[in-house]
Amino acid sequence: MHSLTEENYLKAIFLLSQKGSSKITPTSIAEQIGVNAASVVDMIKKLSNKKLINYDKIKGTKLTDKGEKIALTIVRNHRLWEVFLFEKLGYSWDMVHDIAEQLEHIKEPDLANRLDKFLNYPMYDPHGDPIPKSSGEMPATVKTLLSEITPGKTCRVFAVKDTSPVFLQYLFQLSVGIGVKIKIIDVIPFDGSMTIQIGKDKKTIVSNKFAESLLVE
Amino acid sequence: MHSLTEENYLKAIFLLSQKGSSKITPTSIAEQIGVNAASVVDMIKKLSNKKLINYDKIKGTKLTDKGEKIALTIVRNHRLWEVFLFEKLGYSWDMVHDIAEQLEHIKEPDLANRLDKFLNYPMYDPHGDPIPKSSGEMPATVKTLLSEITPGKTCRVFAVKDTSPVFLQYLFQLSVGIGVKIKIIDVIPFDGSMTIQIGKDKKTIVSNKFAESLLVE
DNA sequence: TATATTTATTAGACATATCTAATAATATTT
DNA sequence: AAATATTATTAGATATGTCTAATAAATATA
Repeated sequence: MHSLTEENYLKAIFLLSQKGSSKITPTSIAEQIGVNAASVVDMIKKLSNKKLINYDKIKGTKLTDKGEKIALTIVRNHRLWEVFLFEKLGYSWDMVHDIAEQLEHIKEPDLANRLDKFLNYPMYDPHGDPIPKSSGEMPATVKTLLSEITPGKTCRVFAVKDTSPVFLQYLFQLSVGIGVKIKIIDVIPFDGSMTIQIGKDKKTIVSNKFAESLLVE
Repeated sequence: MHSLTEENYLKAIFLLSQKGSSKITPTSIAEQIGVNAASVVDMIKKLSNKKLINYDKIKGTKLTDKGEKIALTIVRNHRLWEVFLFEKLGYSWDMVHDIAEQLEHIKEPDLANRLDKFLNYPMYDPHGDPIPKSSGEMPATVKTLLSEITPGKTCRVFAVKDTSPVFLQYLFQLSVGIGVKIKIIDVIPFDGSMTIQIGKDKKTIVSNKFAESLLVE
């Protein structure tokens, strides 16, 4: 079995490679985790022996299939717990991460799947990061928020970041669903609220909170 | 700060004293936790230095106020998480304990209170054990289940162990609430289902699952 | 290319928590 | 009370994961 610490290293390597780091070195891992590079070198040896990573001085560190599977599980746990903390317990975006750092290591094979179902199969966590499926499949990383669209432009609803009943109900009321076109008419600089056109002609004003809860493409 | 291990020792001492053990010795703690007695002796020194327990060779081990406060927090966390796992994620009684053993150590000051609110302030965990309040107050340990009452006897509803909406709705439908008198008319040995009389004259048949979800006195 | 700088690695120490085996202290029997 | 059995304690070893300081290797710069 693998320890909590090992899981954190695997997750760090995974997140660095997701970020697009060309070469994952002891130093970059040390920075990501917040430990000394000497400690990383030790752990690299250990994880290599366990066939969870491959380390090449030139190519850097890469997860093996086995290692990636574990990393995906941890990331899945993390992001599902974030959704739980945000939607069910009312924690704010900035608070959920640190608590999920702890919760992600709970060891119980079916927990993530039950949580997933309970949360109504969210695709993104409260930060808009994609939640890996139990199969390991990753939803596309589309992190454009409605709030980021320039006035005048039109976009299409891709996903909801918030799957709370109140938000879903509000969306229903506005006839906003996946695939619906939204045109940004105007943005108020003061509080980020927007005048938007939903579909062909329905015009309405929505808050910045709303605009930050919708992922668009 | 205190470590996960320290928390487990404090919890073990707390649970042993709740059980009514007259003298809490290194050996009894070792059995409770599942470690060697030599390890316990080491930890007793450590916890004594931290003023979390008092150790007297004759009187045994006792939690200080500070130690008891921590133990109560852990037990509260544990039992609230058990309710969550049972009611929200559909885990069975026998599974919730081991998962809650891990969840109880999540460090976030307000988490228990938020969970408590989310779960609708349950008084008992799925095993019928009382959940300490955030103040440290303990609901009375009344663990008599309706299913344990002998036919012919009358009892009074004390608490609901299950606070899920479906159960509460069922109770409402049957006009069963706190304080209502229930008389056991008959029990079917095959599956433990019961014929009961609710209040003055309403007779009905309830399942064993129902009878194990109601705490009575 | 030689020098300077950054990065990687090794060696040794430390903290935590555990164990086994040996010894000391209590309790329990006979 | 003496012998026996049970507990408690100490000493020393082990595993995990961290650190600092010193050295080796690689990269960048003059």
